[in-house]
Amino acid sequence: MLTLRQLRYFSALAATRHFGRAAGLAGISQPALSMQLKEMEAKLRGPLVERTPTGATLTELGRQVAERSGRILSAMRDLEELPRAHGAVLDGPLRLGIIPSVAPYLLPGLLDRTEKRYPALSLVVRETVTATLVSELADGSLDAIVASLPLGTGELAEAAAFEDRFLLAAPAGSPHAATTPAMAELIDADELLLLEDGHCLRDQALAICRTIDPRRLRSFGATSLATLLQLVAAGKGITLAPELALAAGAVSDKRLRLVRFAEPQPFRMIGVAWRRSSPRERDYRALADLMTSCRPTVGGHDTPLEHG
Amino acid sequence: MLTLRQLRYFSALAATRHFGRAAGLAGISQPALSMQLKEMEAKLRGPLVERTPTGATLTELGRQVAERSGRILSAMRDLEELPRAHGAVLDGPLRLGIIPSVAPYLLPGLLDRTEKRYPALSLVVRETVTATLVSELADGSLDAIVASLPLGTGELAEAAAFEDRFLLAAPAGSPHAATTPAMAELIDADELLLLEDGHCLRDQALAICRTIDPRRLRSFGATSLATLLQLVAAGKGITLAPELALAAGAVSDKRLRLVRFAEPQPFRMIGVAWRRSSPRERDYRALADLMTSCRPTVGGHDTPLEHG
DNA sequence: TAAAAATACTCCATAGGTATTTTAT
DNA sequence: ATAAAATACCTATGGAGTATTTTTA
Repeated sequence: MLTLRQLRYFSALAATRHFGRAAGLAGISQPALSMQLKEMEAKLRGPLVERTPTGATLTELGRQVAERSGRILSAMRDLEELPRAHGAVLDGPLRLGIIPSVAPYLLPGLLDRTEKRYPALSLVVRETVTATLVSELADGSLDAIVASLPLGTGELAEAAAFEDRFLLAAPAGSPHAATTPAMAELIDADELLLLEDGHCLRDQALAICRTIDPRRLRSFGATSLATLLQLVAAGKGITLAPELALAAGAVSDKRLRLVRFAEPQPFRMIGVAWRRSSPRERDYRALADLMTSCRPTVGGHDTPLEHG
Repeated sequence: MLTLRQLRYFSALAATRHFGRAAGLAGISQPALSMQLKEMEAKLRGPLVERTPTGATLTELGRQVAERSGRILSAMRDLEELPRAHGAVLDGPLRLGIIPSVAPYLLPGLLDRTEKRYPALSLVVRETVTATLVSELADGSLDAIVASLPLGTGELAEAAAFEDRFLLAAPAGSPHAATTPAMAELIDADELLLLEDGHCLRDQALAICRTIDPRRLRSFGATSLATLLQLVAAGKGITLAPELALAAGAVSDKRLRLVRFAEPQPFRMIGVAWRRSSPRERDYRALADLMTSCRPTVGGHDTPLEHG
């Protein structure tokens, strides 16, 4: 049978694509790694890597084996973490990933509360787009992630924390600023400003503006919501912004108008996701609860909201 | 780190609840197993079994570890099966589980077709209720199962094969036999006959008869659909029967009337499910396709259907 | 007192290390 | 000519077996 040792070495090789460096990463000598890989290839009846003079590249079989190896090793680490589940809630280190359109607005409040209520918790936070977070979660580099749900992969367990409504952000002078409630059908492809590709916010905005042909969009893609709102304030276009970002008080620009949509207001569901094999479900649910209670809000949920 | 060897031995112990027999199952001596278990308990910082003079019983931690161990070992076996995925479709041994309300009606046709189209396939079939099938699938005793979807567990991947509509089966003389289309609201708790607990058909029938209080049901629970229909024919009550079972021609009893419901007709989705980690997705989807094409049907789907 | 599990002790298979050769550009 | 990976060979760790002791109902 294949051994865990072989999986670990191969994971290192898949990461480095170099026998020598992989051996170093695994803490063994290069020949030892070569031998184990050779056995693995014999058992799997096919080459996992193509040997080149500069290192190695994965074969198709190799890619599949690498993916599965990662999952199995994660499940193994999760199994070893089981004793922790019998201890206190939110105790010890927890590596949390957060999407960029949530992190800056949610994190301050979240850190405040965790420090107060769970002083034993030591959060390590990483911020990137959903796709990266999901793969880092799968390979065990992260314990949990905060993102827009559902993630579409049945591999992960999820706990919803709160609905984050979208508002239309338009320059004070524009016709959009005067139309209440906002209407998605009135938005034109050439005035809509969006985050760059890969940000879920971009896809969500496009889903709301069903009438817009994505190919007709202006090529500009901002890297942060703050940038996007600055551009809107400067009269360069309009955008859909989540309430979460607006409530943080970051926006007090007189040149900006925020208009609610009619009920049912479009929203995204923000929550926590984790590997099903992780034994810390209790922790992640506690985290989601904490997020529910510390979400910054703009007045009442139904209050018409206008600046200036 | 925990080793696969330890997981295997512990799985054997969890299955047998006896050190000696577990050792036999694992093909090693009893002391060898004791030693490995001891190390495991040290690494997991807690006892996995309670030692009794007659053997061993799992602790709570032990149960959780056993479940995870099973999954990891399954994933490992699936990884080793990867080379097969690069071979022909539906080739080699395949252990298939089927629910009792489908097996007798679908299997004959399915076996015919697989023998013709995939002669290299060697099917081993097992018939039980969904819950058992799902756990046997999880621990690797089965490769795939045929059941009513969705299964509610995100752990499994699924492929739908066909809709199986429900019809009302009533004795020829009863008022129900004369009411077309059938109406779920007219069904009384004390006349409804159902399969015993554990059969998904029972739950599905109850879901359709929303107005019925399950506590008011007659305590009788049949073990097979054939029995149930015999009872109905004998005037002992009525039931909801899936079209699949009726189309097989098993029912030609003059005393039985089958009445369709109004559109949208209630139905259950029959399909195939498998461990996401299994590399034979192609096979399972081919199987689902085959099922779609070999489902026995009663005339046209919309034909009002009446016997006698 | 009997059945079950733990301990003691020995052996060997296998993974790992170092030194060296082969390979490919 | 050089960097990378494979091979050769030796060593040692740890898992397994047999024999025996301890435990508890």
